[in-house]
Amino acid sequence: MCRGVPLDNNRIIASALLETARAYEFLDENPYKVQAYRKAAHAVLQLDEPLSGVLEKGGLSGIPGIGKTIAARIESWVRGHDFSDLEELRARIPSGLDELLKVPGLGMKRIRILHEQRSIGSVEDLMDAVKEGKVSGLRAFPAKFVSSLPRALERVMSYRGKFTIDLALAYAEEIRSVLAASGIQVHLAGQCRRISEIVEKIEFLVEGGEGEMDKIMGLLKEPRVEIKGGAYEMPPKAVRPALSFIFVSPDALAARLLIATGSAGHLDELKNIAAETGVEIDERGVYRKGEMIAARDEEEIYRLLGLQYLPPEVREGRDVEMALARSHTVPELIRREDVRGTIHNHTVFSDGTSTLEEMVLGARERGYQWIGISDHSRSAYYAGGMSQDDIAEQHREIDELKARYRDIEILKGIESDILADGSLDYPPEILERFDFVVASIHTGMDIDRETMTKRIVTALRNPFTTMLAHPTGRILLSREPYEVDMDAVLEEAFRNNVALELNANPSRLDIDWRLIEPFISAGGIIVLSPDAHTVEGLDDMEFGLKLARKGFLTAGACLNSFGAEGVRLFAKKI
DNA sequence: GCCGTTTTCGGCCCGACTGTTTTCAGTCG
Repeated sequence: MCRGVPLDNNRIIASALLETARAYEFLDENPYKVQAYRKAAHAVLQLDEPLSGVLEKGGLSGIPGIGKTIAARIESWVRGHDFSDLEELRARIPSGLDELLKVPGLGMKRIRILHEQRSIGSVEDLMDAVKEGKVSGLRAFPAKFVSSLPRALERVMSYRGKFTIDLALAYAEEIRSVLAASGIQVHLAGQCRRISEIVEKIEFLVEGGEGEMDKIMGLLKEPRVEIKGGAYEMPPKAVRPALSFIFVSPDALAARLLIATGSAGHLDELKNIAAETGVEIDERGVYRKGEMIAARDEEEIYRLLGLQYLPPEVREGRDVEMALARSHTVPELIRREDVRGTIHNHTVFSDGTSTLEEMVLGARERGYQWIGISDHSRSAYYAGGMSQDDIAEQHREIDELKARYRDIEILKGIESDILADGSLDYPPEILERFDFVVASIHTGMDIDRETMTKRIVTALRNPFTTMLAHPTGRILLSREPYEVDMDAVLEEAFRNNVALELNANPSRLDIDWRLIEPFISAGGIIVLSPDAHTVEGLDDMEFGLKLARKGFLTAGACLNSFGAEGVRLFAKKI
């Protein structure tokens, strides 16, 4: 697992701890031991320095959640590069365990039954067994569930080789820095540069000759390379997408970058426009009447075509981007400095792990003028939802903090579950105590489109609803969005002055960026939320911003650019 | 396996939902 490209150390160790937890769970070990490994993984991910550094400074004993046993294991992984204990565990579990766990409805117990009674150890095994009728009749496998399996299995297989943008970008940055340290300059292109929420390939342009490829393979310790369409490609692995390297001369860099970044649709459009203007763009450079034009950068190429510059993240080939570029009306997209505050954050009052004060200080450190606190409501038992007493206590604590920290505003909020009938799970006399109300669905997602649409529309019409969080419930590469008429949701949100969330958690990125531009064009307001459960979680805002830009979000249509008082007024529908 | 301590053991989140369970098992969040 640690061979190949050196991924960020802590990420590798956390993933090894999680793998250990899964293996112990499969092997039916003490569930609290399993939980301990999960907690330790979580603790490692929260560190703000590499484990090697922590070890240097005297060890892991101070980290809550890491005791003697796990500390010793981590030390042998980090210092000794010795993963033999994990490899022994791996040999005792089915090879396809991780993928099987991604199948909705398949938990560890069912997987164990499949393994013990039918020798099923992978998604392929299970597919074959279902087709041959070998799963029907097994204990804990009701007919309806079995009949849903083929589709679910196909979906899981379709996730192979795909990664969310956060992991892809982290990996790309690792590679870039490893290569840069040896004097090899690379430029990120393709899906990563375009900020696709799902990445199948990390593409680099490399300045220099193809002779560098041996050096790159040596540095990345990756022997397998195939040549496809002029690019050197390394196939995907469990921890990263496929990699691609294209070698390019300085003259052709701008044209190559343009070609390697835009979607096929965007490039087709550019070529059509180029043909109209007598310009030719290909891998060698930019030409007019056969004469090469030395385009310094992409801006110059767009200018040559009579277009306004389009930043990489919007080059998707949609009608809207080309119309804006042709008419030179591309708006100023939202930037980090436009974000004055962050809404929808959790604390230890529900399922967050940072205290109220830590979250407030975290927001202040990040330069925010205000922070909204919205812990889970009472029906969210699974997340330690707040009772009425909890709410009163939290409000007292917020008032104390407000008195102590004058340079940041704290907004009192709640993440209130949308119940089956579309009502929020507190009555008006409680909801009115908050500065804002986040409405969201956490249960009962498997209902038909019409019922779900009605349920959400009812919540949007509730006068206390300020924003709808994670509007489609999707978890990228894991859970499909629920069935819902998004046109109706957009329409109703706009009519009731409810902001739609772009959840900035890189596994959600929900609402889909494709819906942002039509929504704000109609006058709707988007809100970017990290949905932070820890102080570090606040940093997910970065991914919200990236995807918001992709959806043509402007500061004016984004609640985060409002001042605290503006947010209060928005919530009061004034 | 970790933690806390009334300190070396006992507790660690748990209710809703689904299916076919006639009293519960498994999954989910």
